[in-house]
Amino acid sequence: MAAMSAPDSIDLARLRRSCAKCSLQQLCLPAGVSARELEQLERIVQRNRHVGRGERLFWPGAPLTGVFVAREGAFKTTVLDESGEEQVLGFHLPGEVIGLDAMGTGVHRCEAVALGEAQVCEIPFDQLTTVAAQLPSLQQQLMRVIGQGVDRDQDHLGVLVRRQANERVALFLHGLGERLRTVGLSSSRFRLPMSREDIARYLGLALETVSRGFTRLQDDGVIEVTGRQVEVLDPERLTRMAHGAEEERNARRGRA
Amino acid sequence: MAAMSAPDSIDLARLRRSCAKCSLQQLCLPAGVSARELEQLERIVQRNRHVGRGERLFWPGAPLTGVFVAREGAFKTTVLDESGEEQVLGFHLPGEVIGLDAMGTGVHRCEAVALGEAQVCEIPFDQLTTVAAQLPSLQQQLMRVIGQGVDRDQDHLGVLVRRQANERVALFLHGLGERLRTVGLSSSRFRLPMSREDIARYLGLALETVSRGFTRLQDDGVIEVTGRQVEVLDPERLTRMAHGAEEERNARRGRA
DNA sequence: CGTCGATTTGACGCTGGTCAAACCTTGTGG
DNA sequence: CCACAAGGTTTGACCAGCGTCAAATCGACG
Repeated sequence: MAAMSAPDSIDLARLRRSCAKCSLQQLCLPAGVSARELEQLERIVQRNRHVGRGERLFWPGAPLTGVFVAREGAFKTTVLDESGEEQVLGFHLPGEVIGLDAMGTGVHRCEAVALGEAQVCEIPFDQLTTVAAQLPSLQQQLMRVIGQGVDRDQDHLGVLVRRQANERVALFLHGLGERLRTVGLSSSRFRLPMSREDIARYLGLALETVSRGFTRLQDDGVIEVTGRQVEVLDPERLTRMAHGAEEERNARRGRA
Repeated sequence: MAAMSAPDSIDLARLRRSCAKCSLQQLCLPAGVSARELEQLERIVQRNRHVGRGERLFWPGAPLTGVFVAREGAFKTTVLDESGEEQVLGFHLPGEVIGLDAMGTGVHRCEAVALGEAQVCEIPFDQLTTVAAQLPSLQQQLMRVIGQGVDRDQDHLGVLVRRQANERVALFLHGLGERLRTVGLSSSRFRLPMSREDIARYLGLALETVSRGFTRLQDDGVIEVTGRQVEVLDPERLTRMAHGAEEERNARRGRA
């Protein structure tokens, strides 16, 4: 597919583990960037750094050094509100960019924590902008990635404004499944990387309410849950519930 | 209505009404951009287009043609959820950029509506990126503006996760005041550009709950409301309530 | 001055937050 | 390999905050 070009000296071993060979390539920053340009990008990427469970990539007040891409494992980004409660802003799966929250001020306002053992690639931000300024397609891709982040935030908003707790839970599971699929994992059988508490803090609900939501979905035969292991039995119904077709679950009262 | 662009010759009269002379300059895209570079930016800006009450700048599905900056008046951006309910994503005051939601896909996902008579400047997006690629400081400023938009979305999230309805209302009023101040208006005496319903759909509450929140704040002597006219009597108390110091309002129950 | 929409106020019931306790899962050490 | 401990998760009971329906009042604009 991509023609190989051999400009200067290329370390073959390194290339093998490179962005060009990365299974996430089409989801990650390099998507749509030509092979020639990709090489420039590769020079500044620090690949596959290991991150232990609970380890932080950055924290509030830390200066923006670089953007991270989850390579393996999952992350959450959180802020502490003034009463000291943790609020979960988002979850980040492989291929998703983390750290752009500092673009506005140059300083991070949230913290990013690994939910389990994970690996990330890091791209120094100043170098990224420098390189991007010279490579239109990378520039454009950078914009796209930023835009996707905004889209995700807005989806999150959409979930929070939706009042019914069970709808939020259904929407969360559905959305997670969709995202897992794009990473090449099963969307119908997976292990949640985050705790009920994390989910609750993401959905703006009490932990117990999330748990009850899961139980309810199970009782209705839509999913099967054992702790963090989830199996989606009726994907269609889950989709419908996530998209607001509530009357299907039980015709309790009509809605406009 | 749309002025013909004459890129080569520079009209002095036009310059007078230019970004360089604009009172919003320091809040808008040109902030931090040098005079020389500003001139380049000016060539592509279409300034001071009038927008009538209820008129839309763009709508879901419309291709990204340009970014808008509110010059005068206020806007709201909204999406329709699958049950046809309007959800308010944000309000936009003078100096704030509108339309970057389409960066991810090139297509707008929300619509932007003028809340009253308004004026906007428009910058064709492709030309903006072209020019920005050549002007590092503009490039950086663009990033900053985008980042600020993300920050605002996250603040919005912060409001929605906060469960107490009255806290949301207080936070909303406080935040609006702060933003009005940065535009050079009074933060203690203003007229709301949006309806209670818009506020409700922004805060994820019922319209009546918002109204009751206002009434409650008034009964407590924090503000004075008459329709859309608001006067903040006790800014400190409002700030404290917005920041979660709820026990001050009435010591009903202790909170952790 | 009248009409229409926006806002306020009231009454009522359900959803979901809170407190509490039981249960299950995972990891550790014997 | 099993026992124990420590979180994580589920379930139950209770009730208050807020959504819903309804009606009155207010304010803006013709």
